[in-house]
Amino acid sequence: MTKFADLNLNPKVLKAIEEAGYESPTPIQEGAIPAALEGRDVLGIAQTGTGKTASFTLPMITRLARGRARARMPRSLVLCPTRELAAQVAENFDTYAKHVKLTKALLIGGVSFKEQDAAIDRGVDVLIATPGRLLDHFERGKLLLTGIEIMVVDEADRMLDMGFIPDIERIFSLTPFTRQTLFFSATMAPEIERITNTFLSAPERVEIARQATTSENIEQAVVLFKASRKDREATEKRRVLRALIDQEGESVQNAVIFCNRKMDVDIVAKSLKKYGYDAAPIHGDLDQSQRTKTLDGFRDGALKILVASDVAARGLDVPSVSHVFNFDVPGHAEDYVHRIGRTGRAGRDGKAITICSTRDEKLLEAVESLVQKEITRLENPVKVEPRKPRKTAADTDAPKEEKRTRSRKTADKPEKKTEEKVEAAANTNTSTQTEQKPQRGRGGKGRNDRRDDKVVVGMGDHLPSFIALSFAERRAG
DNA sequence: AAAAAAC
Repeated sequence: MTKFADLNLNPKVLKAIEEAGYESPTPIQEGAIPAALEGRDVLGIAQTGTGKTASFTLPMITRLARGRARARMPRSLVLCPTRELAAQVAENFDTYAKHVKLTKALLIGGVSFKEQDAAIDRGVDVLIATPGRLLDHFERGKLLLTGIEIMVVDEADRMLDMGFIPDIERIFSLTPFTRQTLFFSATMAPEIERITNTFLSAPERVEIARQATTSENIEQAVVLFKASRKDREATEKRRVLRALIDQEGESVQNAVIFCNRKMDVDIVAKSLKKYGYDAAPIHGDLDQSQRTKTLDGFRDGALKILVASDVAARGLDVPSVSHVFNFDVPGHAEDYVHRIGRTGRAGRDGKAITICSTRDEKLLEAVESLVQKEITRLENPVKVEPRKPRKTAADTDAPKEEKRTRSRKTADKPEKKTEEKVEAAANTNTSTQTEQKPQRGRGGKGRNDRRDDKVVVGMGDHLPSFIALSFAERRAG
C-alpha cells in the first residue's frame, strides 16, 4: 500500500501529515498528488469526504515551498463556491504548511476589505477566495493575477449551479496560460466538460467512483405528513419534527436539520429554541461572523442541532453527525444525497429522517429513483388530535401576525430584514404555541362559550377569504 | 418553490 512517504512530498509537509495522524493517502490523493507534483494539470472527479482538499494542498505546499511571493502578486489561487468552504481550505493549508514558511490570504465576502488588502499588499503565496470577492479586489486594482503559478477550482459543479462559471472563465483569462491548473468536480456536466477542454491542458484525469447511491450505514426513513388544515401546516410540521427528535431520544448526539428555504431555517431554529432544544440556524443571509460562530460551535460540540439551508448540504466539513432531518424534501434529488451524506461518515452509523408533505410526494419519488431504493415509511409520531372547536382566539390572531410579517417584509430596511423576519416568526410561534394549550377564558368569551360558534370573536364570520389561505396560496393566487 | 455569491 502506498504511503505518503512514497509520494515525493516536502519532508516538512510529511512531518505535518504525520502529526495530523495520517499515514496513507486516499485514492484521490494517491491519484492526484504525483501528477500535481510533476506540474501537470489535474482533473479530479470526486466528492467531498474523499480527501479531495489535501489532494491539492499537499502538492501545492510542496511546490510553493521554494520561492517567495511579491507584493500584490499571489503565486497561487484556490477558488471555492462558498465562504465556509474557502475557510476550510485555508485551515487545511494551516495544518499542512505549519513547518513551511508560506503566506496566505482568505478573500471572502461579508468581512472587511482592510485586512484582506493588507495581506495582499504584503504578498501572498496562496490566495483562497470566493469568486465575487476576488473579482471585487481585482477591479479595485489591488490585485495582479499575472503571477499565478497554480490555480485550483474546487467543487466546479457547484460553481456551475450557482452561476459562477462566467466569473471562473474571467478569472482563468486573467491568469497566465502557463499556470498549472487543478480542477475538481463531483460530476462532469457538459458545461464543466467544456471548461476543462478550454482551460486544462492534457490533464491527468483522476476519477473516484461516485457514491451513486447513499452509503449503506445510513438508515433512511420518511414520514408522510398531511396537515389537518392548510393554514396549520407549518405549525404541525414543526411539531412532527420535534416528535421525531424526541423519538430518537438519546441517540441524537448531534444533528443537522435541512430546510429548503432560508426563512424556514430561521423559523424552525427559533421554534426549536423556544421549545428548549439546543439549536441554531445557518444560511446565507446571516452575517458572516454569525455563520462562523455557529459552525464552530457545532464542530466543537457546543451546539447540538444545526438548522441549515443547502449552504451546509455540500462540502461543509462537519464531523460525523448522528442524525440528519430533512424538514423538507429537497427540490433537487441530488441534494438529498449530499444532505444525508452529513451523517454515517467514516464508517459510523447514521440516521436520516425526512418529512414529506403531501405536495412534496413527487420530489420524494425523484429521490427514491435516484438512490434506487424505497425509503422506509415511518408512522407520523404525532397522534391525530381529537377534533377542536372550529374557531379559537389563536385562529384569528395567527393570520394577523402573518399579515404583519408580510407588510414589514416590504419595508425598505434591507439590513434589518432578516432580524425582523425572525422576530415576526417568533410572534407567530407564540400564538401557535397558545393554540395547542387549553385556552384560558377571556371575559366570558372563553373556549367553551365558543364551541357552539355563536360568539363573535375578532373578525367573527367576516373573515376576508385570503386570510384563510396559506402564504404560498396567497402568493400564487 | 430555492440557495449561494460582491458592494
